[in-house]
Amino acid sequence: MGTEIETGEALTARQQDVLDAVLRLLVEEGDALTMSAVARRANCSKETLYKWFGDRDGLLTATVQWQASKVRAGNYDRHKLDAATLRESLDSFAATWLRVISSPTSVALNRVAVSHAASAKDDLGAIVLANGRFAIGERLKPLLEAARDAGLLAFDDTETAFRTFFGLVGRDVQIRLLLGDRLKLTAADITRDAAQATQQFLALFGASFEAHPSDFAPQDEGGLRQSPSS
Amino acid sequence: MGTEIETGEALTARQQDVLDAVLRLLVEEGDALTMSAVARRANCSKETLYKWFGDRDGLLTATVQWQASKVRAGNYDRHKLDAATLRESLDSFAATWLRVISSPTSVALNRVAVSHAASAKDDLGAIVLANGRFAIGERLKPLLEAARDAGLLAFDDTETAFRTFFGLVGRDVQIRLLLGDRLKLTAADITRDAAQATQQFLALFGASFEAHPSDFAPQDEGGLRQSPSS
DNA sequence: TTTGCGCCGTACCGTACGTTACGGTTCGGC
DNA sequence: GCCGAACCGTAACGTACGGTACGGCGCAAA
Repeated sequence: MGTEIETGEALTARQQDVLDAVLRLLVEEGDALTMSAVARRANCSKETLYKWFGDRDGLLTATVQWQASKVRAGNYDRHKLDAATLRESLDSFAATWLRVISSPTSVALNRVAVSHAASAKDDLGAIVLANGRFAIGERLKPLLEAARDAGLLAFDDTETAFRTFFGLVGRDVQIRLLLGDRLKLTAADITRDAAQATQQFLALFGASFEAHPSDFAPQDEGGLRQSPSS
Repeated sequence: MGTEIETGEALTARQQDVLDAVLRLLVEEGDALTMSAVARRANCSKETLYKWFGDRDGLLTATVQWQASKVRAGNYDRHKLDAATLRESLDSFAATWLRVISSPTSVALNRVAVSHAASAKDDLGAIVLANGRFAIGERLKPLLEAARDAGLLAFDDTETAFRTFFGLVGRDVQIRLLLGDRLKLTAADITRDAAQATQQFLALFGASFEAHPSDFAPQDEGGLRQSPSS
């Protein structure tokens, strides 16, 4: 208690340096991270760590939030929405997301959060979820709904549509990386996979829509709209 | 070294009881599991644990393998393959997989494996991957290829087609559960989601194919076949 | 009945690490 | 130059846990 960093309180540059050191250590050593190692790497004393962040959990929580605050990407809800910009936005979204989840930093942080989710002493898992899966959901949904309003997409439940997109983009990438599979996504892989996921999503939810006319056949009346949850 | 349980060596009933106790403790307490707690729960001595399993990692490895050996489900590569049986098989596959990944046991084991994947001292992650993601891939691929040979599906790369199916089925379920999200899949949810994933997969990869004629419009020449890589 | 083996329960050891305490140093304000 | 605050580096403490040693007990074989 008495942690100085609670919710978005400004971090000094020095504190940010410390958290960056934690991130680097986390990538290198995983959850085996010790307070001594942090102090050594960050050239600070353990006393300072405890004064600033309370305890080990506080340090990890601050680190997760610090990284989350760096990841915020732009929003995609523009007004002039046609088939091309929709595809482009989805594609960009997918590529950004793939880059995030395949980054060593994301893998390390997700591993720590998963580890801590077992014994629910802190809410690292909730923080990671809120800034990852749910954050992109909230940022993508306006785009999906705008596209539906514009007659470009057809679906009943936005959440369900988003989850499908999420699955098409992520597939097995995140679980494989978390479990230590040597899977390296090159920039070309990400570009290709993002385009493919977008393509597939449009094939499933696109409504009378031709973007690259030769790429896929339009699907009349997008018959895949599912009922929300009966 | 000297671990008695290496690769599928027969476990005595007593040893299986011990591993089941480990599983239960893992579900309850996560990776915070101690050897003393295992001994207490299993009514055995720590000395016995070390004699049988070598060390803590050996115990966890044996537990993961023991659970994996219990999960083996039937194969789905039948010969008489028509649209209805294909859909049925995919649907069954999807439902089985959803049941597995949403089970507390799977969540607990995956958490442990993810934790250990950070510091690669053992290969729990590899074992879980081999018995999870890759095992179902190898079991599903024959079905997919048989369906392609029968003209029911159209795709170039089996692996890519499978990964799409994997994504459509799992979506965000596994990562949310691993991160501690309170997400409960009822039997009805699983049935519905599996059917939806199958439906979507067939819409993407089905070739001139009508299963439920009113459910979705056939897609001529399945234009979504992607090139393997570049 | 005796012998020996395997296992239980428990006490014990060594270590690693979270946490605290403290002396020494830098630095801004006066 | 002096003071106090903040901070560094390190030593020290307490604890939790992996791993080991040992006494006792049940049991199968002789």
